[in-house]
Amino acid sequence: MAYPPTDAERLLIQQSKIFAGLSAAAIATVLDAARCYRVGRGGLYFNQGEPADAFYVVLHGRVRLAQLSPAGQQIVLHHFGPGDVMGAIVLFSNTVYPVSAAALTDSAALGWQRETTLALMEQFPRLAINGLELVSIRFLELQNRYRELATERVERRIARALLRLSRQSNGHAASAPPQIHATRQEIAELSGTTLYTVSRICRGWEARGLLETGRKRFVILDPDELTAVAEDHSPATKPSP
Amino acid sequence: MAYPPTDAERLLIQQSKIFAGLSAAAIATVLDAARCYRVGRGGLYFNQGEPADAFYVVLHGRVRLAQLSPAGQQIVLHHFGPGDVMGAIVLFSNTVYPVSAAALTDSAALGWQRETTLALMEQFPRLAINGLELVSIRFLELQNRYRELATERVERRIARALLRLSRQSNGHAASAPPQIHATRQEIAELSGTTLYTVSRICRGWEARGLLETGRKRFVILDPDELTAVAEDHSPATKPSP
DNA sequence: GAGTAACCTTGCGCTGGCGCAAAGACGCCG
DNA sequence: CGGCGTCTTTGCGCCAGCGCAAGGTTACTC
Repeated sequence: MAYPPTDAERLLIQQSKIFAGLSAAAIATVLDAARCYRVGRGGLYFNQGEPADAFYVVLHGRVRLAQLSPAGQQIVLHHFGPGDVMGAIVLFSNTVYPVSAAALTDSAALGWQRETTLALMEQFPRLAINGLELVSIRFLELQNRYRELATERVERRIARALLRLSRQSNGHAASAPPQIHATRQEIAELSGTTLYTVSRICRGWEARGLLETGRKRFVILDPDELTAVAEDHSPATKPSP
Repeated sequence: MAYPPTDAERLLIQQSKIFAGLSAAAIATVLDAARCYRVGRGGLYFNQGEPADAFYVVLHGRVRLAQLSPAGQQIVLHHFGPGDVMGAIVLFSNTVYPVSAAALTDSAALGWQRETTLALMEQFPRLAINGLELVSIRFLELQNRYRELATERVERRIARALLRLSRQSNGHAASAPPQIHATRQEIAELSGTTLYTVSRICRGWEARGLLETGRKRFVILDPDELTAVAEDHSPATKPSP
């Protein structure tokens, strides 16, 4: 499954934020140390509990980062797309992956081994600084989700999860209608609730014309109104339909 | 409030993890670029919403990192003690502090400005790598708390909050009885619940002899039993296969 | 030592959201 | 086309935890 990246793949990845500010020569050196991994839909880059020995930059496809609680409940922590760095955090702090990274679609990623990474960062400090920046951004995202979970009602969390997903799914390409391909269960895991509640609430929104739902499908018809649900901090709730 | 660190302060801080693996000369250079800040009980190192321009390493005292939700609810994200790095995350990702750092006791910390920090990291890559490690550890902690909040019942979360605090308060010095100095409200903010629930549950534990409580005071009498409450994953909702 | 402010406890009613169960709806495959 | 597996909807019961309100305690100040 692992082999040196092709020239096309090297080209594709050079704009990743992790390489910002590095010279072309430096990037070439770093890329030379990488191997390319292809993982089909449903496959794993790494599994919770395995020793953490590498980090990856996604080339294409979507990858879901999830954690299994001791009691067996799954929570989804993040979705990765092209250019995103995954597995970097654990590389510097732990010996075992605390999460699993599963491909949602056929996908490919470049990977670096831990020792290689450390040596490269000593050689190109900029790489470490960029890494710090990326980890920090992820940290703040998580912090916000933590706050949401602690203080916001379910309805709002689901709205945010949908908006986040729609932003991710069509890679910043506007004009396309924001389609989301996910089950109720997946939305529930993303927003910290249950599939029943997701179903009920989305049904309500559908009745109000905010959303169109189907099997494994969500289409946001009125992004503004949904954003209002997600952001508005007034206590009013309307369970009339 | 800001002045160059004294020699005693410089000595005190050299063991901080952020300096691991750096030569004495390198540490001296880094320390030369720092300023020392003293903040009395209740004072702020930085306030949510202010532009983020510096990061700190705590010399002594305790500092609470908290966030105010748009609706005005406060959640406590972290407690810092001597040697801990604070404010580093936002320095690399944002322009505004998303949290406030308030001194719980009289305290002091060394601080570095953003530009200075970046330059030092370019000069001493090890500094960036250490930073990455520290941020990563914080990240995993937060991830765990997120999972707890999403999947665990209140009782368990309170137990964990108390255990965490007791571990922090007596800096790894054993033998001392694990005393915690905090209000019900603070415990509630740490575990994502309300002061009423904290009061009721701790009362229950007191009756069972696990805990001794008082005004702004918690003493863990039976750490093992409390850990059992925090860890035991058998009953309640999901029967594992 | 009396006043006061902050902190803690507890009764009570209420509801958001969970989760089972059962019945649809959709899509796929032979 | 019919059967099957997966996904979705919805009725219903239920309870953990919230939050007010009222009263009790502790510690600090003058």
